[in-house]
Amino acid sequence: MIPYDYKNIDKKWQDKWEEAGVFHASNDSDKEKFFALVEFPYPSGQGLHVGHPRSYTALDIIARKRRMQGFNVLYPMGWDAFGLPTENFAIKNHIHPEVVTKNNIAHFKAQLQALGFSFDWSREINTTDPEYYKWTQWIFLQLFKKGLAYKKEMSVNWCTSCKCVLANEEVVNGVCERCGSEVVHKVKSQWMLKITEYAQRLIDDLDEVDYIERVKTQQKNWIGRSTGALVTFKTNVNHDVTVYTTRPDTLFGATYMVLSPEYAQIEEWKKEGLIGNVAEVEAYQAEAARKSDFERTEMAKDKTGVKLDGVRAINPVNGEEIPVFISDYVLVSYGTGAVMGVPAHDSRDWEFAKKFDLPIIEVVAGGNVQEAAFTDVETGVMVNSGFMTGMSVEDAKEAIKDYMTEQGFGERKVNYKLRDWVFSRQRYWGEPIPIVHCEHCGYVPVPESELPLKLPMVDSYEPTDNGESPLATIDSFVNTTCPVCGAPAKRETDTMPQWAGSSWYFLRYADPHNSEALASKEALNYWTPVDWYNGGMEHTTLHLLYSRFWHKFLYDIGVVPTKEPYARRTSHGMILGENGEKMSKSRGNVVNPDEVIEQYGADTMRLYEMFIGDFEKSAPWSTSSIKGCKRFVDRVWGLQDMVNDVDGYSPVLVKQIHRTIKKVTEDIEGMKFNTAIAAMMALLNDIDKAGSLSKADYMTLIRLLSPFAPHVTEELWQVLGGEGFCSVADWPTYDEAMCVDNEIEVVVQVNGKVRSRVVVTADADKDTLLAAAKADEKSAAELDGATIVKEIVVPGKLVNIVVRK
RNA sequence: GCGGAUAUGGCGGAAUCGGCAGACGCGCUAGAUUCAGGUUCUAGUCGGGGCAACUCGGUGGAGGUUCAAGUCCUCUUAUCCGCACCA
Repeated sequence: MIPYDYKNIDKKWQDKWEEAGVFHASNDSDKEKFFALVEFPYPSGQGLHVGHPRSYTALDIIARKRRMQGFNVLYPMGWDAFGLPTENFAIKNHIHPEVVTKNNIAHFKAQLQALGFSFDWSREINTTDPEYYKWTQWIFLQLFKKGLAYKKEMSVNWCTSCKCVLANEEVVNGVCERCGSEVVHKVKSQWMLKITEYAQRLIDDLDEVDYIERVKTQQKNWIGRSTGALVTFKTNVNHDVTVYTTRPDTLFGATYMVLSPEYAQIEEWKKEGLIGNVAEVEAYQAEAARKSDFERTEMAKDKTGVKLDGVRAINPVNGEEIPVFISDYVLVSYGTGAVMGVPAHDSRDWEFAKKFDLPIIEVVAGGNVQEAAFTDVETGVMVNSGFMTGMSVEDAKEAIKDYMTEQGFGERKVNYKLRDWVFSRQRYWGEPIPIVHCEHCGYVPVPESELPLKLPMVDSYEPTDNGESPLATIDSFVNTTCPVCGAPAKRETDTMPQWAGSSWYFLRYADPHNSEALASKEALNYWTPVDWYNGGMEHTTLHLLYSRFWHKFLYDIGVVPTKEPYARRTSHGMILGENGEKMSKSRGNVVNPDEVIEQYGADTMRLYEMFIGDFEKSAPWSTSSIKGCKRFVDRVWGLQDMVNDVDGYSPVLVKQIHRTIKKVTEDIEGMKFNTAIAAMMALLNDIDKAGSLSKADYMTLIRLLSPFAPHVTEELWQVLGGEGFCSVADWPTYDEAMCVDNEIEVVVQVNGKVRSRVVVTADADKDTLLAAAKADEKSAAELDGATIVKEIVVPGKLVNIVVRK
């Protein structure tokens, strides 16, 4: 036996697979298709993180197993390469982002290839490739044409020192991450996408897909459907204020009203001189504007606010005049930007009322509202509520909605927390938004024939100091003519967010080189939906929701054949540093995958990534634990010296082999990779005990192990004279009858405590079991002189005899 | 504050349905192999008691349901993740 030389073996088979195109998917095959997908990486300058291979290895194992089971498998990879870090690196080092991206991709690709993933590299995609983003732009134009893209004044984070727009991520504790200066809100006209139009469908269609439950829950909570009512309050100043509430039943308990500091009518009131304390109000508004969203939503903080002197609202059910406040806990972006304050039955309102000494009127009995807000809607009974008094909360909700509709001061309303998607970025390294602004024709789409609208290659892509995109300084890009009227016009200079390219990338894999369409109808019909998509929980509410939204839109306009993009979604846990904390450069606990591969080889790295723990949970890296996986690979290699000349499976191992096939086959489907590996280790221990194994035993173990450790098994397959590539050899099958024992050990309990064990035939019935249990010496001793109260017999498991002594 | 999770030996974890807690691996201990270190092999390894057979206790904490609870229910504590105070 020659020694196990993983360095040569890894490289040898990676080359051979590529040469033979073993993992190339066919768009024209009689086999059943299987589309496995992992989130394509952002090729950062740091290179691959040991977290990346966890997801990639997991789906590689599934993809490889499916190939061995005879499926036509598509397992693709690409690069989500637009984005901030590359741009910032480029600016700092004076290297063009395109060059940075190219280098980073080359590094990433080499690292991925060193792990032997069965990606179909002939379908590699890159979101920054004009041939790719042509179609990202095309989708945007379709959204625009259907009225789903629109412009809106939105606030952006503005660093007062860098004089540029910051991403939320760049704002740390209210100051600029880079320079530490104050960050303020600045209003800018931005492109928005109407994802809210799809809110209900994004909830409803979750019933049709197989996502792990916490992903569904998180998406539903993020979309946040609530049913309530719009209630209009007249005011003493002749402008009605409409509030949204989910508790219209508590209307009689409304003792004040709160507007968001940005509430538009306030400006009118100020102009009209209706507000007595303008200076105080403006100071508060300015303070609120300075606060980052993070600060404003800091929950532990004290309630703050300012009363609008001179403005009072009139409660429509009882005609009471109530004071009107502004406070930053009310957000202009949710509901109507105005709420009614019911301190007795909402804890935030209660705190606010205590602080400003406002009356607390109980309208639902069941608590002590002077001590705390009573918010239980299940048991409460209405009091002090006119015609609703005596009703349950549930009935009152309906009664008041009917009443307000009848009286014309309110209506039923379904609301969503979900907000429209801000689609503009004042940045260089993104897809240009293909819109021209013409003074005569307004916003006009760039003709589809002119796509891709390429990002101009320039030397300077630094942020401008007026908050415009760097593209705004490039006259040759900005100045154009209107596609409709031909008059001089200006191009949109904002670019798209990184999320754009990743919202449809999986479709491109079906037909990556198509220049006529984002992918051909045939290819999409064949490959979509994605059968299995694995990714991180951190993408649950942004990427996953955005791509579902785009997919539904593409379905609506007849581009894709399915309502949902992904049939199944699973999620992996994070790999933490050895100290149990998140891996990061600043913590100094980053593990470099290159070093692991260098020291142990790709197969050991892959095995360890899967053996590290429960796939769905986070797990700390352990350098010493990797050794266990290396030993396992070494021992499998060493079996070469133990091969006997038995024909077929060895009689002493045959049951164990069938059981292991079953276990590994099932565990891979359940993503229980750690226990699948444990089962193979246990089989190896049995083989060691047996002292020798047959070639058939060996070749079955190798095929089971192949998806996990493809290189060493491919080499062993060749050594043992297997036909073709092990990577596409037939997946072993098992015989259920061979997985069960003829005789089993059954536990005998007395009063729930294990007292003995008896060996019986596997199919022994209850009476036989009970008789055997009672006949057993040890249990008989326990039963001696006691009264049997109850006898429980679970065939195949145990006998429990309950006695009284 | 809201939402979502998690808690099992020294460590990572295992335990279809409520049915033998601790599979598998790391580490550790002892022994063998080796010039030595590493490697490899053998045995042991949840805690208390016992030479042992065995026995008592044990899955963050407190209750409960059950013949039987890591698993179900109620309360509670700690930790992690997300967040847009969602009215």
